[in-house]
Amino acid sequence: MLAEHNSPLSIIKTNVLKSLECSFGADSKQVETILKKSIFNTPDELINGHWSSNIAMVSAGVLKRSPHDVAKELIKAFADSPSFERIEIAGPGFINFYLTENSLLRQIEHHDEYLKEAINDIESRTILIEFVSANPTGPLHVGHGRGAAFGDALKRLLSFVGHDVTTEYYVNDAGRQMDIVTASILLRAAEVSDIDFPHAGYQGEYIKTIASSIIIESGTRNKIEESIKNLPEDKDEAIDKICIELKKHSDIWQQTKSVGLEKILGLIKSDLSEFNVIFDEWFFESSLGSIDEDDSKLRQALDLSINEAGYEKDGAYWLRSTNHGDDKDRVLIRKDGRVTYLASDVAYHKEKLDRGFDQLINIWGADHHGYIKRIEAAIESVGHSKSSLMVLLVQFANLFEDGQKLKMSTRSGTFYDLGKLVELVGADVARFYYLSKQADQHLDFDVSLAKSESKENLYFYIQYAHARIASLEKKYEEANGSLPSKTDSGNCPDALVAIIQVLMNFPVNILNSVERYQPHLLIYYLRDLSQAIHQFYNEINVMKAASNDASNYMFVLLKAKNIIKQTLNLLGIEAKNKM
RNA sequence: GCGCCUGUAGCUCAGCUGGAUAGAGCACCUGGCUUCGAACCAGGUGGUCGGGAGUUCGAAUCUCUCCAGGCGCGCCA
Repeated sequence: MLAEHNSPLSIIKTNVLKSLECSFGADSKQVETILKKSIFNTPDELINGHWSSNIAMVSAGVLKRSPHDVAKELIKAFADSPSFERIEIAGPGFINFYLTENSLLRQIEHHDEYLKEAINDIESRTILIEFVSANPTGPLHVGHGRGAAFGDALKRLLSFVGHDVTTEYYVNDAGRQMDIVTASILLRAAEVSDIDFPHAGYQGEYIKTIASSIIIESGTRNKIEESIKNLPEDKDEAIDKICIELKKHSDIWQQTKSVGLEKILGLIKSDLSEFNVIFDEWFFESSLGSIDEDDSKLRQALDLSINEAGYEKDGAYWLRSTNHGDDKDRVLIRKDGRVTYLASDVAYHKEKLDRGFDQLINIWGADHHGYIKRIEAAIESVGHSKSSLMVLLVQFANLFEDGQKLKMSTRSGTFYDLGKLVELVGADVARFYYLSKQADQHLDFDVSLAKSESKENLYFYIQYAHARIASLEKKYEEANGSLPSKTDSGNCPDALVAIIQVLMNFPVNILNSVERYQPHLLIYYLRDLSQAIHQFYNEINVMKAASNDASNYMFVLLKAKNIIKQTLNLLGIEAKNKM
């Protein structure tokens, strides 16, 4: 009997397929149906085998045979295979494969190709992920952190499986908010008193800092002060009136606006950089141009959109978004001639798709979910398919400290900035907890837990597993001169098998995490892997084992260490060699 | 009222494209360090998977309904 060199999983799949065709005469369509529904996995309990499949139960339905009959026939194909210690039929028709110790170890040598095989089936696409995109009105707050961590992790995951991914930040530099920021800076530059400073203006200290770089002549200062006299009661109307007045001094207005934008984007970029998030592209809303310019992207997109799916009513121009399930139609151009936020988005999404991406992913706060229908309508109205857009929602994160929910209002300033959180717990820990729960569900972020070095801190549990192996690796190399590069025959105790089982689950977990856009699954994978490592470590002393065993143990542990590192990197987190 | 999300152990949560006895951590009880890192491990207590009905060989997972909570429903962004 010849030794087998392929990985056990590929042997299993090959034999089962051959048997389905030869013994049951399954045609290619039937085989395809069966394969689509059947699963080959590593069971949670070793008692159910090292590999297990439901394929007999799935085939039973397709072939009109009983699951047990199918299973019995299928396992005949393995009679000559030396890789298996035994194969059993269990429960309602599971086939459980038990590997020999040698083939168990051999799997780890095949680990990389197993992963490659899994990834190979994915069709590569060009993807644009747009996220954060916070208004450039101040530093990022903790709410933005979750979107940033999520978007960046998705980029890494999608790239890892072979997609061509670009990340982009959409800068709303053309709207009312930017005007208010500009006005706020100008008023601070003119040293308007706190009492007179408008309530709807931006209050933060950073506004004063930026204002200090703006030089204003005394004549201009008087004019600025004029702008805050005789204002309407309503604070929103008041700020709008101030903006209108200030815009009359177009030189200083434009200068202030451009300095303000540059400085605030600087703050945002620095927050992101501290958080290890780097965007490929920064897209400025202003680059879409104005509705008044015939050849602007905004104008062209709106002309097309309104022509295809719009109409005029009450002096305004509307998009017929109800055709795509929206509650009501939406205004694109107001009756006063100004465009709405949606209008910019029509042009922006057209622009993104015109750049040729196969898929757009937008990451939005969950409070924007009502916006999805109209943006889909918008995309269809400019000649693209709404299926090219995928909107992923991120729920708000509540911050807790010592069991108390932290208020996150701008005014209170107690705990608000992302930068402050990163400073407090570190970028890696912050990212870890942001990603620890499904993005579209509420997250309670416990700052004291993240800071603590206690055993309830999952972050440390995982890092500790990595650091322990790193430390062992050093000792092993010192004692033996080199690290093992392959496996040898030897013992394969249960504690080691447990690690191997989790490692063999890696490709499935990666694919699952990518297909569902859920990086958090990887955190729980890492927990399971770390647990197996800690258990092994407590049970078996590698340095005292017989040399062939020690070499095998080290080989498996190094693979585990590598997988932890690789997986943490996919989440944007660095693995530690020392705690 | 309509739409989206959520309800799993005392607490924080995994698991949800149907699969074997529902899993972790914390808390509580018991045990394990003179040698590879005890930020660790082993064992124990603890669950009608919000309630009910349906689909089928099989449901925490799919469907319906009810209950409870969160969010969203602007010519704001």
